Amino acid sequence: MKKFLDLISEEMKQTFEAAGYDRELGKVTLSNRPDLCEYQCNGAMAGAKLYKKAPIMIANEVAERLSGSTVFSEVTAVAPGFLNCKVKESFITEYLSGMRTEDKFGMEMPENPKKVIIDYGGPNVAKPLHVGHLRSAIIGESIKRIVRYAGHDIIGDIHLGDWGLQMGLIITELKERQPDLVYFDENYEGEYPEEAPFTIADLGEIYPTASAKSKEDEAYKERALDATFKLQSGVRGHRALWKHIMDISVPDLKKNYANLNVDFELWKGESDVHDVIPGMAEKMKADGFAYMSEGALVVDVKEETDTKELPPCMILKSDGAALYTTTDLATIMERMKDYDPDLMIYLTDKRQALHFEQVFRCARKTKLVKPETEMIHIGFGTMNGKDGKPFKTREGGVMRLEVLIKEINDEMYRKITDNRDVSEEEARETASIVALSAIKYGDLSNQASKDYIFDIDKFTSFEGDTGPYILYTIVRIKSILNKYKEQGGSIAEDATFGLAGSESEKALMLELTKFNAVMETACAETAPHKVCAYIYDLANAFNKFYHETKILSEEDDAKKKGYIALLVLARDVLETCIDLLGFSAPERM
RNA sequence: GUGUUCGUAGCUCAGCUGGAUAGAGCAACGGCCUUCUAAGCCGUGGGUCGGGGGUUCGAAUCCCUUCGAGCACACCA
Repeated sequence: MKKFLDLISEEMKQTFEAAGYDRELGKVTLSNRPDLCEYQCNGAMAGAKLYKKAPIMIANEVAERLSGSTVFSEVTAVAPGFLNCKVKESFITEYLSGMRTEDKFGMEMPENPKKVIIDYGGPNVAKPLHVGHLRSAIIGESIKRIVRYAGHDIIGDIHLGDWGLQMGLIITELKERQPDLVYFDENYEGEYPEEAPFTIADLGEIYPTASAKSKEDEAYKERALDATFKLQSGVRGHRALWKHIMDISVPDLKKNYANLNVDFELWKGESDVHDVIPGMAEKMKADGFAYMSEGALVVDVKEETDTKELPPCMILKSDGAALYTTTDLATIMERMKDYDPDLMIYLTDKRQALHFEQVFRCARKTKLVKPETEMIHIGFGTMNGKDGKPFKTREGGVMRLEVLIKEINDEMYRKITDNRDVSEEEARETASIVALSAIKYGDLSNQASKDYIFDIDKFTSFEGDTGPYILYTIVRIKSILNKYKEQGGSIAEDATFGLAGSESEKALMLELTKFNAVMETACAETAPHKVCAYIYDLANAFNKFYHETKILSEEDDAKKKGYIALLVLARDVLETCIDLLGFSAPERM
C-alpha cells in the first residue's frame, strides 16, 4: 500500500498537471494549522514566480478542479496562496480497511533488501553493566528491530570488549592478590583447573580497583600493559585466566541483557579477530598503505580536502600489541568475508566519532570493504545527571544497571499496589513490564545524538509523555475489547470500519494512516524517537476519542462495529510500535 | 589551537529537506470520577527560537558573523 500522504499528493499533483502546471507543485503535507484544515499544499506559492501569476489565482484554479474529488471533501484557496484540504471520510475508511487486512499494515517492502550488521552493546567483560551501557543496548536493539521490520536483513553483534587493556588489568590485579596461582607459573605445563579462582562478584570489584591503581601507579600500569601483551601473544596461563573470565562473565551478561529484552544474534568479541590481525597488518604493509612511524604501524587517512588535522590510523602499537582500531578493522575484514554486508552500523558513545571516521577511512583506503559498502557510526550522547554532568549516584559512583532497574521496579510495584487490588505475583510482573517501558521510552524519545538528562524522579513519576502512558492507553483499549468479548461480541467478525462520526474519531483515524510513513522515516534515519513521537500522538488521539465516546454502550450497531475496528487497529499499531522500541504491554495495570 | 555537536517556555525536550498564530511533558493555577482503568481528559498563565547581519514574497529552519557551552584530537576502549 502506498503511503497515505503519497496518495493524496498524487490526487493534488494530477490536478496541478491538468491545470497546466508542474505536477511536482502538488505535494501535500500535514497541516500546521489543524484549526483550519487537515492537510495543506503550498505549491501555488512556489509556482507563482515560475508562471508569473498571483499564487492565489493558481490556488483557486486547482481548488476548483478538485470540487468533485474522491479524495478531498474540501479544498479551499486561502491568501496568499495556501490550499487547505480536508480528506473524505470514505477515503480514510477504505485506507484503514486496507491497513487491517494487509501484512504490516500495508507497509511496502524494499525491492532490494539490504544486508546489515549492527554493532551495539559493546560491554566489556568483567565489568558490571552500568547506566552507561543502557543507551547502546536500548537504541541499538530498537534500530535493529525497526530496520528488520522495514524489510531488511539485519543481524546484531554485541562486539564484546574482551581483548584490551582491561583484561590485562584484571590479570595483573589477580596476580597481586594471588601470586602463587598456577597460572602465573611460567614453567607449569599441566592442565589448568576447570574452576575459576574468582566469582562474578569478585570480578565486579577487581576491575575498578585495578583501573584506579593503574591511574596512580605507573609501574602497575606497566605490568598491566605487559599482561595484556602476554595475553595477546598467547602465554598459556594468561589465556587460561582469560577463558575463566569469559566463562563467568558471558552468562551473566546474557542474563542482564535478557532482562532488558535485548538480544544479539552474534556474541563476537575483539578476541575473535586476534588470529587474523598479523595477516591484516602484513597485507597493509605489503600493499604500501601501512608504514612505521615512531615505532608504531600506521596508515595515513588524511585527505586533500580536509580542513582539520586527522591523525593517522594506528594499526599496531610500538610494543606490537593490537588496539581498539586494530580489532575494529579486523572485524570489518571478517564481516566482509562472512556476511558481505551492504551496510555496517556502529552504535557507540558519540565521543568515538573521530575513531570511527579513522577506521572507516582506513577500511576504504586499504580496500577491506567494497567501494559500495556503507559504514555509519551513530554516536549517542552522554547520560548526564540533573546537574548536567555525567551521571553519578549520590555517593559519586557509577550506578549499576541492576540497582537502577530495581529502584524503578520497586516504585512501580508500590504504585500498582496503591492503585489496585492485585496479587503479589501479578503486581511484580506488571511492575517489571511497566518499569522497562519507562526506562526505554525515556531514553528512546530523546534524539540519540543528544546528551540527555537521566532523571530518576522523572522515570518514576510517569505522567505525560512516558512509556507508562503509552502502556496505559493500550491497556485501556484491551480492557474495552475484553469487555466486548465478554458481552458476546466477536472481534474478528464484527470489526468493520465505518465513516468517522466525530472530529476526535477522524483525528484518530488520520493518525493511524501515518503508520507506514513514520516507519519508513524511522528506518531511513535510524531514528527510534520518531516512533516514540508517533505513538505519543496516537495515544493522545485515542485518549481524546475515548473520553468523548461511549463505545460499548453505543446503540447504533454499525457505529459500534466501526469503533471496535478502530480500537483493534489502534491496539495493533501501538503494540507493534512498542515491540519495535523493545518493550511490551501488560494485560492490566 | 584544529575539528565537532549544540544553544527554543522556570525545567526536560520536539519542530529544522523554509510557509499561516513556534509545540509537548514537567512544575504552577482552575475544572472533570454513582457511567468502558483519573497512570486519564479539558482549560489558564508562561517565548524578541543566544546576539547581529544576509538570502527570500516568507526564516527557529538556509548562509555569514559573533557570544556561550559540551566533546574529541596516534600508542585507553
